[in-house]
Amino acid sequence: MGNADYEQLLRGASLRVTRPRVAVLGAVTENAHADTETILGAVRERLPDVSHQAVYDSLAALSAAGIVRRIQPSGSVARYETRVGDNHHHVVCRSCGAIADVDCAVGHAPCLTASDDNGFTVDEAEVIYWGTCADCSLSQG
Amino acid sequence: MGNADYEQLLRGASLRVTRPRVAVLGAVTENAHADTETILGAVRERLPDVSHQAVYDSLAALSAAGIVRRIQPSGSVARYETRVGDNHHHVVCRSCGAIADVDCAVGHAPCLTASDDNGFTVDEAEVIYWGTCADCSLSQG
DNA sequence: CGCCGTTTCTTGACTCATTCAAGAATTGGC
DNA sequence: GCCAATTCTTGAATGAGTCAAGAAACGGCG
Repeated sequence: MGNADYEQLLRGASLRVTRPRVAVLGAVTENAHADTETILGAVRERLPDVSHQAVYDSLAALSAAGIVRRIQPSGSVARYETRVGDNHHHVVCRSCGAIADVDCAVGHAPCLTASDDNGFTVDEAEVIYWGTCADCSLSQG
Repeated sequence: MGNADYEQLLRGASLRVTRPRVAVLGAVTENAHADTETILGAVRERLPDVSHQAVYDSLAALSAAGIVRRIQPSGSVARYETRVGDNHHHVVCRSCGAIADVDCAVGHAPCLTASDDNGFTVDEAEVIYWGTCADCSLSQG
């Protein structure tokens, strides 16, 4: 994806096209599941003088617009990805915190259908699988 | 549940029985989904001079032993509950952060079966439903 | 093309849940 | 009861994230 595509995405969401936002979108695209600090570093390769606040603001704006997804497993800082709207889930390593994507094996899982529960109106189901990644499995025997 | 039951639980998990731990276990049992500050308050009704550190330590020990479960939806502080091992899930209100339990409608959902993915060995699936609680639905129209 | 109101960015201070550390007190096996 | 190991108290530190005020950039409009 080039910057033109990112600009398109922003305009399509009625967001102003600013250099920090384009850079953040690029950084998140190229660093799936990266935390804010990593994204900040990647953004500064494109735009050396952005403030961390601009990155936080951009991530919040992009999240609110549904262009990026914010994920935050227990015990982890916030992480972001651009793969949205395809109902995929995540596996998280208990040992090192690594995250990988998992496509939902079943097209639509019965358990995940939006419904009313306890008076709540549910609009999204988020699934996190907890386990151990290959590297940690090996190093721990 | 009385303190004797809590002590039993602790001994059963090979944990030392200390007054802070018994009080924390009682506080978590009576305050499902409470955050640490609420738990600290509830613990101090039983044991006025506990340090916050003792509560953190106890919660960590109880979590590690599987007696309490720590949950932490994005944007929320850590919360705890004693209902463990029955594969229930949570609905979280996007507006006010309220949490309620949801029993898995389907006995065992196909999508949630532990398996190997991306080299990960999965041992648990955690589901969080996001939506709006009844109160917030009303007050927001 | 240049102006203007609005949104966004910069700078810098601040919050607060959680963690760390050192020494004192408890626990439970003997 | 006594002792070693664990846990608790006290108090300071960490660090992701937020807040606030003023400067700059965006983009619609004439």
